[in-house]
Amino acid sequence: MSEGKGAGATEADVPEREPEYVEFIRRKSDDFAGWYNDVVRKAELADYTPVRGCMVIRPYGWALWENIRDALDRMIKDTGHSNMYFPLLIPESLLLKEAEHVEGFAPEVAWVTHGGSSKLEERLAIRPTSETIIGTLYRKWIRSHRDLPVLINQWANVMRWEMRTRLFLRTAEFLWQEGHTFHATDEEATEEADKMLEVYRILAEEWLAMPVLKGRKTEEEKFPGADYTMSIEALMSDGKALQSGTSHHLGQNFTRAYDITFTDRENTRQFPYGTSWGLSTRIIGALIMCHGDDAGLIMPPRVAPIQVVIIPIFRGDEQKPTVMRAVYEVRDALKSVARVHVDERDEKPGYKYNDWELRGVPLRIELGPRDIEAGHVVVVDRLDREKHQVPLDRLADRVETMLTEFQARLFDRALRLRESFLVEVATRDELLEAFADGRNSLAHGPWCGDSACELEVKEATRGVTIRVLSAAAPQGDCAACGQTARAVAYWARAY
RNA sequence: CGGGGCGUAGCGCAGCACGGUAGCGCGCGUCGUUCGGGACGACGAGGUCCCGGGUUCAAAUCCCGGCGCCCCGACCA
Repeated sequence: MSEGKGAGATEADVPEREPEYVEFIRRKSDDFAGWYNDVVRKAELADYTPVRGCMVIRPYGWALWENIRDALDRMIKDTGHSNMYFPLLIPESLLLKEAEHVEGFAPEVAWVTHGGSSKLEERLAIRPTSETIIGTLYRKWIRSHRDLPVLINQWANVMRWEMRTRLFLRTAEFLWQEGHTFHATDEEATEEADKMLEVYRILAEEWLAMPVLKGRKTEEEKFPGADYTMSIEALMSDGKALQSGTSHHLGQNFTRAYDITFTDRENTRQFPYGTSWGLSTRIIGALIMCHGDDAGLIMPPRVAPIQVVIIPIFRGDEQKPTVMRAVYEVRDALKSVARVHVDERDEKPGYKYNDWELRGVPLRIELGPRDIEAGHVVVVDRLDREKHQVPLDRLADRVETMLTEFQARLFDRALRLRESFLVEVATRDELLEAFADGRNSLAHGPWCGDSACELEVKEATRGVTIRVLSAAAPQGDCAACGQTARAVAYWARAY
């Protein structure tokens, strides 16, 4: 390539090896938030709309969401849950029954106050989550221990009137699934909450190639109305954590509040134990910030809308028919092993290379007269941009293998990145040092379990919180305050 | 809700201190040459200068009042 456009490099510091891509988006290292925005919009995943805090998910972004959704939906069904659908609007009186829940969600509820031109007698909340309406309905349907467990899930949109919104990460309206279950015993509910958190881990790690920390949240960070909350937390490539899925053990809090009871085998009335768990379109934000680089997105093959893009290369109209014939043959040969797309746009190849890199397509196939002559194609890897000449007769096998390996390499890369942020801390100095001068780290160390201590750290570090408690057994004293440790915590700044 | 910034062509911006023909880059359209890492030339289309009021012969520019968006905090999947 000739001069890097927009690279801003001066003669003095021209690197030995110029990047093989051209920059059309802000650099990740210069401006992470700007980079994120550019990627989302220029890769055409989503865009802003005239509606405050609400985004439009464009076809490429939607295809990604569908792949994620389908993978998760399969797992939810395979673990015995059924999908169903509840109303979008929740009467205020229903919402008010669980005190802690109301207090937690009240500030961000949007209300419907009018029907047509007449004012409603009771205003209706646009669901911020559905525990309340589901509780109300299951009160009618749960009678006996024979009705339990109830294992249901809903795919829906919800609305939370957030102060500050960001594409995918925090929008006023977002899409998610919310699972809701009722069980005869505490142990069963515990098992359910654990099981679904594990499903989220599998989705994140095995489908999205995104390593996550799994664990309990602190009292400060738990879901309003839950006995306790667990989450998976992914570390973004700027070192900040992102809560990417949550699973709550609701105890009997909601069943008591909504007066849901069943008669057990001994003919005594009991309150069932509940769980709820959710994963939203936010996970797409996680995927972008976890894997993306200066050239744009990097899609994990298992959920990539397009896994292989074919770029036909020809000079003039006389070469076109031959090349296109070869291109279609390659496409057809790959159909059974990959989601393939042929880029037939009337643009130069270089334009297309950059465009598909921005969109994060794992493998690109370049196919021109020289390749047809030689009986191979050029396969280019999005992660390292290595070009491989692959003979046509081995292409399908090779592509299949490369996609599998790509998925694994992407995970390893993300894991190494996370490890580079990991700091073991035993003392307050070490903890504060890990976040000194706005630095991002993933600090791991003993903690006393005291909310006041967590809040004090948050204050002292301008925003560092405990993301999850790890399963490790605590030893020694709290790294933050020096009291006896009762847990082991991961601290980080979070989105 | 507190602090900061910004609203001018689809996008990014200049113009505004000092009022007087609305500009630049990218993108877009047509044609030609190009085509293996974002090509080039020629011609062209595209504007309630966020909205409302005021001052003035004259407002993108000055004054008053709104609205919207972005960023940083607090809150949150």
